[in-house]
Amino acid sequence: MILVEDSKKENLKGRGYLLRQRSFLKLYLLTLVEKKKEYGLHYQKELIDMFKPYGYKPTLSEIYKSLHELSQEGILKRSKKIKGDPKTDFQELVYYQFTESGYEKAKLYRKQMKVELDRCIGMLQKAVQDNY
Amino acid sequence: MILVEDSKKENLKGRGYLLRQRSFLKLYLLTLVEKKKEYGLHYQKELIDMFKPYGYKPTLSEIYKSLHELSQEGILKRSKKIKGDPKTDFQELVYYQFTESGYEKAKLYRKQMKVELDRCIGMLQKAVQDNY
DNA sequence: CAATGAACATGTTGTTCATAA
DNA sequence: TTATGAACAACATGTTCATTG
Repeated sequence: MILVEDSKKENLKGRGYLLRQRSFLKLYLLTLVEKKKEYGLHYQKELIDMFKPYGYKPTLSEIYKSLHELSQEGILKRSKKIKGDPKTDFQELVYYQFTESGYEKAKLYRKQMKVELDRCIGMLQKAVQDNY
Repeated sequence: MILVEDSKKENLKGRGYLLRQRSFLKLYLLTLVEKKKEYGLHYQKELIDMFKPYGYKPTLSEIYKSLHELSQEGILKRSKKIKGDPKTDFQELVYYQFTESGYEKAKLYRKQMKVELDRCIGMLQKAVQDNY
């Protein structure tokens, strides 16, 4: 019980400095999966595109690890399917979607992440005020 | 030449995600040293106090490493002195202050850090917009 | 005990490799 | 080549230890 609580806090806050990349990606992936059931590589391309103005290019490995974590936490579930026309294309991809209980869990995660995001924005804005 | 440029960019941006803690601390330490010549442990206490509302507690080891880096980069210089009354107190502390060329270098560093801070704030605000 | 700094250990992220279709 | 995932390497940060006065 206590361990679960602690690990969750750790997951979000880390060491008290800024948000870890993994948490950041998990938040985005929840939103993207909710919007459209897709597969790992697709989400990476989408995210790189979204963050082009910021020069942030999440690696494929981080995307996969994030999706795997969300699956292990019972928020997302996987389903393997063929991408295009099954007659010409045989590549089996791993699509992600919410589990039944996933929505509730995701809602909680989002809520906690909002607090974290606000905290981080606050810290960075403070840094601008303090140093400029 | 190229190596210097590269290492500086790396120093600031890291991997394209958020600002590394070390860079964040170095920026603050430049400001604190400029305000008052002090020693490592003092700066740690000061920073922990400043960030109390955000729950961020930089470790002593990170403070020292940051100060050492700023010294190696020729921005700060060290001077050993006794803290209180030399008759009763013999603890030798390491105080930091700017070198002659340090001000110019610091100005450049700050300038680059401002860009980085704005980028990070932008990314986090985008995350709020995109996910909430 | 306060202060410094190095050594060591862990955590986090990135790169490379193996496999499959 | 696209896609997945594991193994491995590198980097960033935190904890512990030694030393000094």
